[in-house]
Amino acid sequence: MPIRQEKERNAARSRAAILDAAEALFAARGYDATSLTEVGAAAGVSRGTPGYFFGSKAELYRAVLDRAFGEVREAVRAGRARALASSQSPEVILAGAVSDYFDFLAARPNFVRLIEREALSGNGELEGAEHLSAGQEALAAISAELGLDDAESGDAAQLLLSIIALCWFPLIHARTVAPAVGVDFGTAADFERRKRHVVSLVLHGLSGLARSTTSTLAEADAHD
Amino acid sequence: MPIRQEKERNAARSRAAILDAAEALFAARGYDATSLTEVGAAAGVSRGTPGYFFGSKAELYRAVLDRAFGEVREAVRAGRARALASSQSPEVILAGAVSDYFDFLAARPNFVRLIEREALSGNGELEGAEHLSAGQEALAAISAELGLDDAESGDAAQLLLSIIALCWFPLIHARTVAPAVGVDFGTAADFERRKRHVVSLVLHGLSGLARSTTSTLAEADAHD
DNA sequence: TAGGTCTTGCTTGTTGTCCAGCAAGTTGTC
DNA sequence: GACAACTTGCTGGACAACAAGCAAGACCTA
Repeated sequence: MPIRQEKERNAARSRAAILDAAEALFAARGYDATSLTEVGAAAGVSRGTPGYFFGSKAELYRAVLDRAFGEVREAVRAGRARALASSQSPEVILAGAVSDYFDFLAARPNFVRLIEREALSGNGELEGAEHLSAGQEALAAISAELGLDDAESGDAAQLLLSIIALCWFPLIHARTVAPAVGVDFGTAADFERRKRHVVSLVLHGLSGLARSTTSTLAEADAHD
Repeated sequence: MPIRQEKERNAARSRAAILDAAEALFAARGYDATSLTEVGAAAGVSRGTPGYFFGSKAELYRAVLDRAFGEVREAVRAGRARALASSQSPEVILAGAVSDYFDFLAARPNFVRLIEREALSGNGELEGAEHLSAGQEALAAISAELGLDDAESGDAAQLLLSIIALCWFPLIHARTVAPAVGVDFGTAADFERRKRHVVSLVLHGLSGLARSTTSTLAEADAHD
């Protein structure tokens, strides 16, 4: 009877471990600052294994990005379905969606960091049309929910962009500009307060956007 | 009279050229991805000159950061002085300040990119107390302007953080998430529209923040 | 000519990629 | 069922490319 091996051969497990390690390292340190040696070490495999499975460092990076985007698209789709099935007022639905989006991102800081790095590097790695679908779906959902026609959907796009900006920011700058302007993000309660502020801002902006709608703002404001 | 040299020796000029080139390259590609060879080439000097003037790559980077922060602090100070000297209503002043801030950043995209990279890298390079002063000054200015006491100034900090987030976002994601949600940033007019949206959002948020104030929102909304 | 400015050659270290090889299975054959 | 042939998973050495830092020297100007 053979002694229990410390690590059994398992391609799927190794691939996933490498992908996990690479995602964490790329998000934390950036592409150039992480070596395949580090990725291998973090994944519990050797220096050469990432190359064996993914061909090259660039392809590994691409694989990390693809997986992350897949998860986000999935989440957006689920959130949209939930919103459409709901019978709440647009304000309440929007407040819930923003709140959920905020929480989703807070639980996956790697995703925001990866996109941020991509955006800064400016190589059109993200501009492949496939990656845009999550955003397009979200926009369509918001426009439909708010009952905006095509002419007004530009406003919905602006609002969506603002939502994204507001939700992303604390994840990146919790230790830089947030403390510089006197906002702490030490505890979960700090994030909760920030979330309430974002939801409130968006709802007030919404009321300014569609002035004709009867305001159920007070009700929606109490969400969360 | 000597024949005009193609390039005369001039330490101050070389230093500045290296600083400019390094700022652009660090902002565009990041610290690790830019070599001193590239910096030298972009500055019109040789490979070794950046090292001669700044000692090491790390010190050059620090110098770039210091210069950029100095400029921003200067601008915030000037904007604050202008606001304090004004006799407009708080809403109008805030709208003008947000608009000016938006324009200032749009004219210096390198600054936002550098901070963003710093924030992502997570090394506490920005946490030196000196760099925080611009944010603190801005917060004090806003709190004073809106007549908030200490208990409410937390709300002012939240609002300031939102302003920063909203103004920074288009500069970084004009080619990534903006097109993904259907917002173009091809022309100056696109930026103008975005700016109006941000100002409007902030003002509506302000009205929600201080409900007791008599609303001069319509007036302020017409700003710019 | 003295000293600051700037360049070039060199050293040392790191990184990505290629590749030969080996161990653990898997399949086929008798 | 046993043995050989073959595939797959994974390792670690070799190598070329390139980086930063240093030092020696060239060049310019005062």
